[in-house]
Amino acid sequence: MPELPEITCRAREMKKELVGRTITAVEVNQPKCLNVPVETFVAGLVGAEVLDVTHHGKWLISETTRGYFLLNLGMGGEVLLVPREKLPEKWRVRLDFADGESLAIHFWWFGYAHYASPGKLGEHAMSAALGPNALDLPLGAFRELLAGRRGRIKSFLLDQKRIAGIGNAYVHDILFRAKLHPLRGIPTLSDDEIAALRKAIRTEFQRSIRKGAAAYELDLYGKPGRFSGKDLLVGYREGKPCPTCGATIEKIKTGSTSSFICPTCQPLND
DNA sequence: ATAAGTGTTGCGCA
DNA sequence: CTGCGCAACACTTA
Repeated sequence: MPELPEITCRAREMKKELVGRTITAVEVNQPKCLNVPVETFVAGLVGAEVLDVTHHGKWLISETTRGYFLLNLGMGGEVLLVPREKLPEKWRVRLDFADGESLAIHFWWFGYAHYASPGKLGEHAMSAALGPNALDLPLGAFRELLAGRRGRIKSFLLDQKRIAGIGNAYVHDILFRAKLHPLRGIPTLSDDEIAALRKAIRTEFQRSIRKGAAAYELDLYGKPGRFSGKDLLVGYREGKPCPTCGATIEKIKTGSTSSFICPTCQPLND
């Protein structure tokens, strides 16, 4: 589950390594993950020099002299920079560089590798529709986003059109840190709770980024991150004691996803 | 071994 | 507007 911490780290690594390199060949193993025909994708990127790598929410965005290369790893995957003769067994898309190294991209489910023409990033519907990055929100702007919303707080946090980067793995600990039940209605949140929620997002994500993000994902060089299960407070810890009060952590159904909560620290008292 | 569960996203429908 | 179920189809766990 690459979420904002993983994508932030990956974008940093890619920027450091790829800016200035020229793409000499592009191979696609799974055309269905593209947004354009394979020929368009390949013709668009071959000969391109990488100018910058950024991210918006869970999208990795590489700007090149010939257009944009956009990547969404879906429910998990790797972006590996390797010598051409040391390619991993599996990859769905591969970019070859002039210096003999390749970027081998593999995602095991629901990923996207997209292309947008120069200056046309705004026409890429999936990334253009995203809300602001979750770590790029002053408190006032965060309050503005929540003002007038009527849904439940977890649905809001996972809605990339509202706020970009939070997924169902980190959201458990974010809500726990803010002492909020996932099903709390947005209109019931106090000013203090909203401030605590924003702080929880920052604390949680910054801790993970500082450790190189999730241990179940690999970095550009094939090394796992150092943010592991031991760093989780309540997420995926069903039946274990709450680190704050000792109550038993519960797994509950919240819509179509599951949530892990401490029933004492995160009461639902709408 | 077979099947259910799962980190994402967009869509259609109530 | 919001919730919810579904579909995309790979891999792990029960």
